[in-house]
Amino acid sequence: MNTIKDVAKKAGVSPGTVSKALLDRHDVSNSTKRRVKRVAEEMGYIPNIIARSLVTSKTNTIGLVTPYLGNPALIERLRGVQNACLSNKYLLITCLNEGGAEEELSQAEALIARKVDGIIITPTGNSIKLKEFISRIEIPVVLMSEMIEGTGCDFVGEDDYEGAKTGMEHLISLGHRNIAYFGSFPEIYSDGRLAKGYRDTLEKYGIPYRKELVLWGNTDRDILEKNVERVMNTVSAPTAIFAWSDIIAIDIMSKLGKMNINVPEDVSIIGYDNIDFLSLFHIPLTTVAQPNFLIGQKTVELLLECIERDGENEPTGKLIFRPELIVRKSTGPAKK
Amino acid sequence: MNTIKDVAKKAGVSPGTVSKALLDRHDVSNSTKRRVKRVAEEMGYIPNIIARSLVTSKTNTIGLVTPYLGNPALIERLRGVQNACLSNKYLLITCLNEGGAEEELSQAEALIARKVDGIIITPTGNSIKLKEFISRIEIPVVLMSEMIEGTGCDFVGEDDYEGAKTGMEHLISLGHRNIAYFGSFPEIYSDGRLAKGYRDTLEKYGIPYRKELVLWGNTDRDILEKNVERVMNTVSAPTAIFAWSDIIAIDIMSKLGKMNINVPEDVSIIGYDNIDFLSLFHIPLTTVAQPNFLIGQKTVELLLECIERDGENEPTGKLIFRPELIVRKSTGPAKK
DNA sequence: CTGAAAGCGCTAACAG
DNA sequence: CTGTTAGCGCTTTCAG
Repeated sequence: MNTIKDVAKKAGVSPGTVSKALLDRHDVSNSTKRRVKRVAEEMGYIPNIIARSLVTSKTNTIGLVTPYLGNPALIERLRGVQNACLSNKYLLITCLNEGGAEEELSQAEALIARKVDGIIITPTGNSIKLKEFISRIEIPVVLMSEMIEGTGCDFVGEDDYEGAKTGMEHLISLGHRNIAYFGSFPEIYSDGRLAKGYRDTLEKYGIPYRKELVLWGNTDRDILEKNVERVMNTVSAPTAIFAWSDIIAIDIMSKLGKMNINVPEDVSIIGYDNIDFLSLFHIPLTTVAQPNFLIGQKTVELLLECIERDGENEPTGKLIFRPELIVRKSTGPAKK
Repeated sequence: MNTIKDVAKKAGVSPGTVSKALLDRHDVSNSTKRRVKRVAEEMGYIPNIIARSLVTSKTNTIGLVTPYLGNPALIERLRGVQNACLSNKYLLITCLNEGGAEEELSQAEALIARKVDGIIITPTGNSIKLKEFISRIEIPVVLMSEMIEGTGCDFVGEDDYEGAKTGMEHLISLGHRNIAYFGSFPEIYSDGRLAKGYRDTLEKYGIPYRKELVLWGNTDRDILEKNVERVMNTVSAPTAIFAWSDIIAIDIMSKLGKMNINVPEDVSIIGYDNIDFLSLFHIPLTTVAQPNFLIGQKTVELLLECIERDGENEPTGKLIFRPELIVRKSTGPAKK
């Protein structure tokens, strides 16, 4: 592999000059700049950024710790992140994980060891250890879409509490009173917020909260199917279901289909995420949309701001987007 | 940020000893090892891998250059890659791109500048510049799923020609003779191979190839809709459609639905990828499946082998998986 | 404008 | 077993 020395030798100048020439410093004559650049190009020289960053203590790299992308909404977010990195000339190191504090912690640590300039984390786990670790990280950190309270980190995401309210009010306005909630895990921040919004909205409209209508673990299809069976066989079965994600919503619809229960005639379903091609389903899904791409972009922008001002003053920033209801065909008036 | 010197001072030993202790070298007494590790832990010391790799010329990092994940099949592959990296203690740097040789080249370059130990590329572009660049890369490179001929790189992927044949023979066995092909871009390797398989299989069964039945650009929904309209209005309209991806297939189905054309009674449709939840569609999609997760894993394993043997002997490896036909409800006998 | 020298944080080789 | 030294490839003073 060519180093700066090799280029220097071929160009007949010192390594220091090569460095300056390649970085377009103004204290190098144009003629040497041109010569050095030509030689470097010819040799296929690629500067060793690792070595550079050891002296500049800047890697122009940011890290992302995010759960696996089973959910297309996460991909849109990732796209937004990648897009903003690209236009700001930062390299992105994406660490996918299966969720959980332990893996998240070890990935964040690996990133710090590689001296990324900043980190974006979408935490799905919430151990004390992770929380303390995040609080202590010396480089800028922004949490995206999922939150851990009390870390003092910046945050960019959507208002899930509001999202739940929007969706619930849609159902209630259609006359539904028996509404079930299908979540993943209550420990996941957004899921907790959604569930809270679900409950509070019921209360607001004087509808009693029935805990047997709140079901968890629905990212596993087997569990989901059992949950559907169970809930549809309770004394007063729900006439509407609110799902934590479009994927769960679609799974529920499929299961109801097998049970010969019609959507939306018998049961209304509302999802969360607005996954593009679910609008192509035979019963297009009513859902609550977030500006995922934008969230990804804005997260990076906020992070880069923090990096640029280098921890000088640190006014914690929060950027919270408002979800939007998208009514399609999977919700309708409550069955009498 | 703590350095090895700080730890050394606190532990009352030399930096060299700290390094050895933390790396668990056997020429350090157990007592100092314990002490050093305790002190490091207390200080929250995280070794600077950047600095380490400068001397070891090993980063324990591999890079991935892959197009955006609009297609869930790519995500499965990415999961496989990430999974294998994790179990081999390598960090993965994922570079997503919008496709095209230029971006791919610049991302590969960024990775090399960061001294990754090896690179996985799924090239969708194919400029001479990219090809030459890839050929010259001095670190191990494995191409995944998409190929550029003549680079001498290792390859792990699926046999798309065979995949096309399998799908086509299914349609032909159902009596179809007018079969259309809906692709993305012929420059994309897999798409070209699929189209070739489509054509050759027609020939094999003595069915004339009609170029007006081959349509491109279908990753754009508008173009796709126009293509569907056009092809369904030709003199002898197709009774079956082979799509380059499940996403395209589902878009076609949706469009046909709007045109009041029934699947599979009027037109059979077969996709490619086996995206999990399309099996939940009201007309479950017949498709051709690839072992995506496995492809991701195997790609990493092959790459790590190359890295381990450090370019000693380089028998080019190719690992090609056989696609599998999955018959569901979107294909049926040809309409008379 | 150019070159020489120091040093980023770490490991490896070699003394002791 | 431990410490000292050199050096990975680069940038950045600081002389010239």
